[in-house]
Amino acid sequence: MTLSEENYLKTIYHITSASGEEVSTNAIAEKMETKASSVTDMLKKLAEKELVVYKKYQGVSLTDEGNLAAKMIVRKHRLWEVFLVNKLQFSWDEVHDIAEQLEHIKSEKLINKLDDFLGNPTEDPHGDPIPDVNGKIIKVEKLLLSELKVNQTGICVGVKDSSAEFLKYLDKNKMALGVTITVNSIEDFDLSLNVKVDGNDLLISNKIAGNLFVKMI
Amino acid sequence: MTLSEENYLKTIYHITSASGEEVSTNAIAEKMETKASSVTDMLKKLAEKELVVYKKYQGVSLTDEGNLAAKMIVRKHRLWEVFLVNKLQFSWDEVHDIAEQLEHIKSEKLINKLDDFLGNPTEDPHGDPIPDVNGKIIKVEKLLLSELKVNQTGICVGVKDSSAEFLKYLDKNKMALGVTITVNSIEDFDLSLNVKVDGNDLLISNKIAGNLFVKMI
DNA sequence: ATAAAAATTTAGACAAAACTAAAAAATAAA
DNA sequence: TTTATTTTTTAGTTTTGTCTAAATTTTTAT
Repeated sequence: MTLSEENYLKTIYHITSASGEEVSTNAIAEKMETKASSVTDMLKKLAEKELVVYKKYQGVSLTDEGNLAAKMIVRKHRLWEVFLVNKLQFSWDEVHDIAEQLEHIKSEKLINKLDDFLGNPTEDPHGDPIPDVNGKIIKVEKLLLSELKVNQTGICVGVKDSSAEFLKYLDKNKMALGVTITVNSIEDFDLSLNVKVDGNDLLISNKIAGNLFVKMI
Repeated sequence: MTLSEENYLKTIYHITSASGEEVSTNAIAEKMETKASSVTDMLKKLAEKELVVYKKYQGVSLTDEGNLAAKMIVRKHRLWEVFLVNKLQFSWDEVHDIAEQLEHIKSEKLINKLDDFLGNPTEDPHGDPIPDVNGKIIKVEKLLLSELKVNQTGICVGVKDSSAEFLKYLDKNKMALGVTITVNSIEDFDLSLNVKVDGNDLLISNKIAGNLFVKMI
């Protein structure tokens, strides 16, 4: 499988696992910052290899084989992110681009040894689940901080947006995976939240709250 | 720099650092298992980028910039090999192909953090020197086991041929970096050697001895 | 229901990196 | 020194993945 094919599969996987439906050509083109015509070409190629089900003008979805292949790429990406953060002391906002390269290294043995070396983690530094060697994913019950009601408390278990900008904002405000967040109040006007993060009061926008996953306690 | 460009630079580096002279088109083609015409194309491209000095029909050599670039690739290759062997418990005959992929990952920060994580090693698992962040290489005084005379003793510090076959042969015969080797006798007929390896007698061919580096003590 | 707009595909072109076959230059041999 | 051989380069293709522009299909709006 070529680098380009892997990137397409991964993109289709990420879009479908969010929505569940068929993915449109344009959705793929937008996410990959490429042209729709290029996407069409690649979809034909992937369909030929039976990695996706593709019908002209109807969108695309992954076959079982394509789904597993995509999961293996995601597995590699997330394991390498754990390596970068836990072993090489990168911060969580620096690892995405490097993992984007490392995820294409081809060696079953390497990734399984890396998995063991890291202690078989089930989540990456952003709280996203790491598929195991068979593609199995442990789903953690979680909801968005913006879904909490006043006086409810949760533990931060992940981020929806894992862009460097958002992650740096969180660092700056002492938010990280594992912190305890309580909703003190919600402003009617803009739905901004007054929260307590590990004991300290903080005012955050609804947009911020909509990108933080918490587990209720 | 593309993957292909990096591979050409590395090959030119390896050939020149052995011989010192200009490298011929054919020599590159042979080492890379490609056609001479492909090499010519690439040499023009590398010359255009001032990474090599290339004159038609006259062979090629690296510019200072090309030499440094090549060393950085070698640095990455060897550091990743150390990682694979020391941290992931790969054996020394398994790491070459994986390092061949990892050496192309682009991130200064990654490789320098990896260097620190590994304790700034100066040699890879085969005894080859690892260029530092500036490209500086620590040369170790070493000679081939086949150059030793009867009754001389050395410590094994490297291999010339690092193919999996040779390395497995060494494993099988309990030879590894660090073992002490004494030449008991040399057979006139075929120049095979009767040696003592960490106390045990062993008969090895001249070809084997010609691929083992030792440091005299 | 038909026209307008948006999405998608097709057709044709391009760049990178490889190849084959033929031409040209350099080297070796007679 | 001329011929033969080897090495190297050139010219022309191929494949992969991309692009633009035009054509087609689907969706939306009137």
